Amino acid sequence: MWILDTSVERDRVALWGPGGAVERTPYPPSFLLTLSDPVRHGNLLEALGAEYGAEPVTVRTIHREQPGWRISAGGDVAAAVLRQADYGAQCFNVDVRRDQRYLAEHRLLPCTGPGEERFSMTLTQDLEVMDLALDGDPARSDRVHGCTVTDGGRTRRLEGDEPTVLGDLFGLIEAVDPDVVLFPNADTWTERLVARAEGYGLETTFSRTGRYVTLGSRSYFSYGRMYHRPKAMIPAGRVLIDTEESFTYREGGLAGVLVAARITGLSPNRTARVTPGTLISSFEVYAALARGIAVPWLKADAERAKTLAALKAADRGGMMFQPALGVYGRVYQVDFTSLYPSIIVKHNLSPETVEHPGQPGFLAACLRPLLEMRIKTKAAKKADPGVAGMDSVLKWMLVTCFGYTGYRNAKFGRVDVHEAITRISREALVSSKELAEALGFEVLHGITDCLFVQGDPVDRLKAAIEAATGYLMEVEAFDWVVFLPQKDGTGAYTWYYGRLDDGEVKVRGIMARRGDCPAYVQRFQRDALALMGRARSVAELRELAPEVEEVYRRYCDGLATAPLEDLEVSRRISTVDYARTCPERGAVASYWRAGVPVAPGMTIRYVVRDARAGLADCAWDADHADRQYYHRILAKAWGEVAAGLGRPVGAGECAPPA
DNA sequence: TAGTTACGCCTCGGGTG
DNA sequence: ACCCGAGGCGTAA
Repeated sequence: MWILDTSVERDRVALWGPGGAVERTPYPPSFLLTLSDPVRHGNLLEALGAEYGAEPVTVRTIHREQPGWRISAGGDVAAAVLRQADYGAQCFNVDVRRDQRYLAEHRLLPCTGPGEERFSMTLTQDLEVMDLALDGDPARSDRVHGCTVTDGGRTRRLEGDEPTVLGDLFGLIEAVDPDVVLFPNADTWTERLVARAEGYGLETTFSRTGRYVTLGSRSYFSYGRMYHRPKAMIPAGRVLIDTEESFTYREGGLAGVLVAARITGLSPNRTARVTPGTLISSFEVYAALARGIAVPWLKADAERAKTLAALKAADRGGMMFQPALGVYGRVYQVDFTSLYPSIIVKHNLSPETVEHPGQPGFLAACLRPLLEMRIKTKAAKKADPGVAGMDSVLKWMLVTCFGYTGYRNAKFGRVDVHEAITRISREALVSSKELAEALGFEVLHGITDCLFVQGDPVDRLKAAIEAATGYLMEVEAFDWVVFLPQKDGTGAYTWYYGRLDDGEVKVRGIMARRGDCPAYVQRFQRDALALMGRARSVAELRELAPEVEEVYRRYCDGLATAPLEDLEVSRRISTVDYARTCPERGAVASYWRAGVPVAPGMTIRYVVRDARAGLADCAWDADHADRQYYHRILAKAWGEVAAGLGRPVGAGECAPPA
């Protein structure tokens, strides 16, 4: 059966096919246990055996094989065992999704048909897909009065009072019986729709069983930053994707979600609701389970004791060369392709090979096919745009897999591996720079895995670096590129833009790239850069200066009457309890007044009413804007543009609105 | 259920002159 | 009036 969805129902795992076909198999929870001193813990073992069943087995980890037991119980018992054994015990396969484990142990994969491989990029199964959009703002709890439903090329409007619309909608879903529902803000809406429907005596039909698994909303802190995951209700048997919130969907579309589910072994419903970090982690977990390797729980070897000084000295990040600021004609950017994962594979890096370099490394072995698949999708997407989504998801998984090796809770991570990767990458970048200079190229800039160079022929440089390092490269050619200055007047590491030889203007770091930049300012900068993109040389760029300046003047004049929705700022907040006056504080207060709950890590949308006083209104209630505040942002965006026109600082400046 | 480091800007508000 | 640390948030890779 082509597996569309998987779910766990008490002691069973359910596998769902398209059209609602379902197979249920008993698969009660169990975990593996090893004891450092079985004699000392004889009583514990006896009690476990009597209560749940303890079957002697060999437990294989990436490090070793050792005798252990399979305990037929769940995570609560595992936690109790660890407490009682005074941490002389180790448990495995505890926090692994039971449906994923079932699939791995039976060599099954979601979204995969007969003859299709785990790393195949084709999707053969036809799925019934429904697009659903509800009228109104999900953040507010207004009644639902209408929605638009599209399926099989047919679009319908459902309208009326709430019971009518919901009754029609759930009836329609039942009648059409789609395999996939694409629904913007689904996870915000669903909880409320389920509650309302219940009040009207209606059955919700998102789930093919009528039941949902609820993921609670959470705020969590990770390395200096708050994150927030909204509450979600996951249906069974049908894939419901929140097209607004889902990272995997936004990056990869439906094809990206389905292929990511295939290679991670997670159900598409989960795949659509997790971060790329969880995707790569799940990918590794599936690979381990499929090889019969036990997945550690509460692992102890992530970080060996180290002095702070030693940590500081060893755990450095990527290499950066500070760029010479200014405008340059004919520049090549040469990038290593998936450098960090390539290093892992080439150097056989893995937690267990740090001490035993000779043996095959688990991490390297399980990443190799993923890396090979990425090389294929990257090549294929040019001819087949349908592959672009898959390629994007793979790219993110590979980017994230490096960070994951240094993550303290990673199942197959280890700080030494993290350090080895960054050390090798720094060596690769430095030696590439030296090689480029030896070949007569001028190196303008370098960041982690890429160099900006001037000189010719670049193909010769590419071939030389590839031969010397063993890592593949890609080249982009800029007709001109601008490295922007930072406050102190030196070159900024991560702010640049330029025109590629295909006419596209590539932009990094500047206002137009920032998620918190108001649409009005973003549009100004994009308009200006699009205009500059017509220039094929630095000289032509200079000639465009008056025209570009005119664009800025137009946007300055227009600011006084710009619609408020174009002035919306959207930012992720780290707290709801601010120590200082700032717009975020005002925005949180206005959300509170509107009765919309906010939590740390959430992204909020607001219009600044009075920056100095720290006043801001939630986006949908705003009726006034601090135009001077927005002028400052616009002027900053202009400064970035003007730097590319060779304008002196402050040139072409417009007066702020009164 | 949870990737990392390097690096920057803007603003507030207390300290100093 | 000015300096400067800290708070808060963002980007690139």
